[in-house]
Amino acid sequence: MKVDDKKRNRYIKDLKENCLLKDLDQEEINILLKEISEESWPKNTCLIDREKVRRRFHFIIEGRLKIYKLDPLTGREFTLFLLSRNDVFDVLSLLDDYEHDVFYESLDRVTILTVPLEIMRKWIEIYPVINKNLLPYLAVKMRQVEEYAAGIILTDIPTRLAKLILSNINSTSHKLELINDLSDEELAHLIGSTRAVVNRHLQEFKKDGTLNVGRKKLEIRDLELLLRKIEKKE
Amino acid sequence: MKVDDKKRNRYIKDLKENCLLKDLDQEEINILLKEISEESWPKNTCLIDREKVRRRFHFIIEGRLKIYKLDPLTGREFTLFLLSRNDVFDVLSLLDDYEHDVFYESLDRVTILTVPLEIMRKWIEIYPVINKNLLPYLAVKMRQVEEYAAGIILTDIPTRLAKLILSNINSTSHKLELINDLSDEELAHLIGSTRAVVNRHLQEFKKDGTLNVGRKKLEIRDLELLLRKIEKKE
DNA sequence: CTCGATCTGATACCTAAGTAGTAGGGTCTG
DNA sequence: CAGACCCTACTACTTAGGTATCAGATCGAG
Repeated sequence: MKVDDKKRNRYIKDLKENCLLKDLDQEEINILLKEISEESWPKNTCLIDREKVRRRFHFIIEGRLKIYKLDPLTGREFTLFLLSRNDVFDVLSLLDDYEHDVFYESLDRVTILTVPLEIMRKWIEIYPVINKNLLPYLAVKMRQVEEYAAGIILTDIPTRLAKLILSNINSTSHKLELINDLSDEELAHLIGSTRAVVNRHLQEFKKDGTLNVGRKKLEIRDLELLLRKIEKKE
Repeated sequence: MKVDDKKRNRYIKDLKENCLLKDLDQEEINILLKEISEESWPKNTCLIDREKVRRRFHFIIEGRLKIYKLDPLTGREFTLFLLSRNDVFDVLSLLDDYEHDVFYESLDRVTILTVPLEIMRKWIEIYPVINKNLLPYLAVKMRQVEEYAAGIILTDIPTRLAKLILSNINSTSHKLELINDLSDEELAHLIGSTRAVVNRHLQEFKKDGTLNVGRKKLEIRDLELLLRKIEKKE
């Protein structure tokens, strides 16, 4: 087996798992593959090159990438989406031609498969399965942002922090994942707060035995306690 | 012309203007009309009957309707979308089968045309034009919620209030519309704040000559001033 | 016209969260 | 292993926004 064939098989596997493409059959995937190319970005790279995001559509194969808003005045930042394997971006660029006023930054080394936007749009028309996946995908994202906004207004920071942690527990391993190795700052961005405040509350969670907190290391120590923190607010 | 024909023609006109159906031709509209029925809700009616919203899809013909989140504990409320003529709801019910955790309430007497959800979903498949309108429509809503969340985190209340007002100026008449007759409470819900706080800032806007404020009456007095309020924060 | 409901305008108070600053580990790199 | 840099932990301070309450308007139903 040639190296190229090996790669090709990896790509096929990757695409078949992707949230939008998963229901395509082998034949169709093969066709798509012709237009797709691989790309990698190093850790903590900010994609200032907006053009690239506007003109191509990306499937994430590996690594985490955040989509965030930035207040140019205060420099304050907050994360809208934390994307990882099998996710895509930027879905908004598929839907219309207006600018999406956000930034993109890799949190790990990120590997993606990428295709020209126009082609992806055409695929959606040609293969109804993609459109069928697209709609519920949009629903998920929509709900997510709605909950986000609701949380900010209705919920205090300790609760939001607890919810963030709870929603990132792997259902099989019961371990914290995806956010367990982030700095306090990144955690803050995920709940719309600031480094200092998040740390303040993490200290409390640590003191009362809910969490183990280390340098870029979060661990749940007492799940019951954590659950109680959000329940008593509900 | 019979009364029924008159109504029928009104419906046709209504549907042809609707954000999702606008690009259908006469023939197609006629087909759709067979499945559609009219309904009216009085002012300030809360649609607690979630079933109805989950099983039918609605086109707004007249009146304003808000989609809002509610914190059952504090009773605090905040408006996600303020819908009016030519808008639809609930678009999320089209996309998947999960519950949409929101409430609906009419702000005026609201008239809608309504169709079973299943049929609307089928139409989207049958008439590609609808799907073509649906995607950019979703983009608009998505951006709106994203901006909403961003605003809450990054922007103080006077600025959000000013932005709310600015974004509701009719482009031709230059008059405030859609929110000009709301109570302070409803305004508060629209920016994720509370009655008292909104009033506090409205008083200032009034004092410095930006607005005329009356009982359920908002008027812009000095547009320049209003603009400056959001610019200096940007 | 009157009564009750609703909305406004104003006061005073409280608190969570943002800000600033600082000291001390850790980690990485040359 | 030295220095730079990044993270964390903690303290002290400020403040915008939420809460509570009340009195006076305004409205509308009967």
